[in-house]
Amino acid sequence: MTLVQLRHFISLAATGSFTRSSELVHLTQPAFSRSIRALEDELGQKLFDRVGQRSELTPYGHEVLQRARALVFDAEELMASGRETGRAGVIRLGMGASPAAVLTVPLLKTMATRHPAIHVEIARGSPDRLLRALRDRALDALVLDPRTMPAAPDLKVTGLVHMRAAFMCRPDHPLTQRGGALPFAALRQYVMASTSWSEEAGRQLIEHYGPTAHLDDCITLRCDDVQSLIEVARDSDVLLLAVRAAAPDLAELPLAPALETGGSFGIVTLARRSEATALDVVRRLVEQLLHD
Amino acid sequence: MTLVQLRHFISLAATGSFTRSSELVHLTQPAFSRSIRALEDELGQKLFDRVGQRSELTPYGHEVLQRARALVFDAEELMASGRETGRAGVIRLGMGASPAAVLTVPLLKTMATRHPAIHVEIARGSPDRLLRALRDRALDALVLDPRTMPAAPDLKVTGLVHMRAAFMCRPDHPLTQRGGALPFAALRQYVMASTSWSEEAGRQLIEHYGPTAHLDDCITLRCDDVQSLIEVARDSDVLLLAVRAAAPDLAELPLAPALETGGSFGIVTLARRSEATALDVVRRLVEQLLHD
DNA sequence: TAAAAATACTCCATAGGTATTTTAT
DNA sequence: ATAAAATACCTATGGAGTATTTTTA
Repeated sequence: MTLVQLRHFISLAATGSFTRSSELVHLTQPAFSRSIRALEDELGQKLFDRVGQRSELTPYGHEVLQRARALVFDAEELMASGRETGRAGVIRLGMGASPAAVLTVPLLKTMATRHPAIHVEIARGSPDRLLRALRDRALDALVLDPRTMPAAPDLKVTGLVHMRAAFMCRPDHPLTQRGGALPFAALRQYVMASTSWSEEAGRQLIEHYGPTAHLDDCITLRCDDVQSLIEVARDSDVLLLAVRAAAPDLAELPLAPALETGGSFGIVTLARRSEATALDVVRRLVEQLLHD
Repeated sequence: MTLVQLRHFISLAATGSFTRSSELVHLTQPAFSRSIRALEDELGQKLFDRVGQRSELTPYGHEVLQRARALVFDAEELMASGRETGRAGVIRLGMGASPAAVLTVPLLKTMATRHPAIHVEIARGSPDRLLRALRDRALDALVLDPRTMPAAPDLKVTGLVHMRAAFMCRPDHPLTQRGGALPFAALRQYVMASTSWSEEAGRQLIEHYGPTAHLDDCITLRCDDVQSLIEVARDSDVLLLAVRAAAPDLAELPLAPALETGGSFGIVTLARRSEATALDVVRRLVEQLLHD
């Protein structure tokens, strides 16, 4: 049984004429006849009653017609799936804490409106957990700071975007009352919170503000979920070190010298593995959203 | 795209090895390789990442796998449908009034328990309405008295069974008080009810009981639904002329001379048309039920 | 270097075409 | 008598085999 035979069968059921259908499927009448015959032989049942001029479905043929229609329809849908690639399918994204804070909501919104045919799944977690999921093919791509994970030859990073970080606090925080830039020491009087931060960024901090700025010492509250930290900062005197765009509601603390570190976010996929077809769309979207 | 290619694809997705799968589907490795390649070419997307030893599904390949599995499963179910013919499918039966009264309930019960895979639809109606439905292919077969319909060359009658008819009344009817056989005139004092009766049966009545036994004159209540007539007879003095087995609760009136007419029921199908595959089962069942 | 997959080629089975017969109206 | 489907026979394309090369772990 072949899909071609089923298409012939469906056509004959529609026209009731071997000759007419043979033309419709661009075959000679004998070839068409044999195609139908072959299907009937394989099924072991007559599909049509050859009653002179017209050929009519047998009751069994009627049953087969239902299934054949469904089968051919599904097959054609499958063949079409190759062409409409990127505008449909599933994309399973893993997100680091900072990108998740900035991206999750606008990404989901945009995908829902502009690409409703693409199913999006977003998983959060620590870089190593996400990485394991990526290698197990449980995720198609990650959005995170590549510096927070060990470099590996089986990974590929694309669409790198830099985002400025800042120390932030609630708008009516005591530190905001002082005019002008603050020394780093002024900040150290308060409890500091942050997500995991790359070693490279940590080194920059020490270069700028001296050994007392070592992250492990400064950061009292460490949590992978930026949203939670933001809430804490909003309701207390806690200072938050994070990507500026992640918490637009908080006030930014001006430092002297200015903080020059930041988050570097990219899309991480497995090298030498094909990309999820919908990933192009997501990549463009991520670059656009992170630039804004 | 062919079903064979999809089967190859499914196998490769399972084993991850061209060589191993080529053996499983009884093909040489190059032939198998080409089959996969052809599918990838037609879909316009890679399905596997050839990563050295192992071949792994691309994200797109993963999507295709779901659909391919469903497709091949459906196709195999369709191919199997030819073999399990008679034990599955749909049978749409039309029934005359008398056969319906005797058959409907036991037929449905037996089909439900012994052939749960066969969908049964039963339609009642007058012979000419059923006949029209049969010719329109809205029904697969009729069970009725062939004498109630005009003989036609496009019809075929099989499984003819004769069922004795009788005049019946409620058990405590005045007529049952008299001992012994009754003359036909005794019956004529009461209102008589019946379904449509064949002309042949009517002639027999006149032969036995004289011109006063003409059906059109005797039968005051005529209705296609025997069940309704039985209820009427049960609650009144009305006499019912019907197949004896249709109303076992009613008392039979002994006549002198004895009533020798009856119903002759057969399965009517279109000649030169294939039968519904499940009709064999139904035919055997009908013969058995009508004999009991 | 050893395995697995891809290429290159050859061949044949089968789907399709042409000519004709059979069947049914 | 005519139109339609089946049959007989022939052809050719595409799928399958063998031998070999390329790739990668």
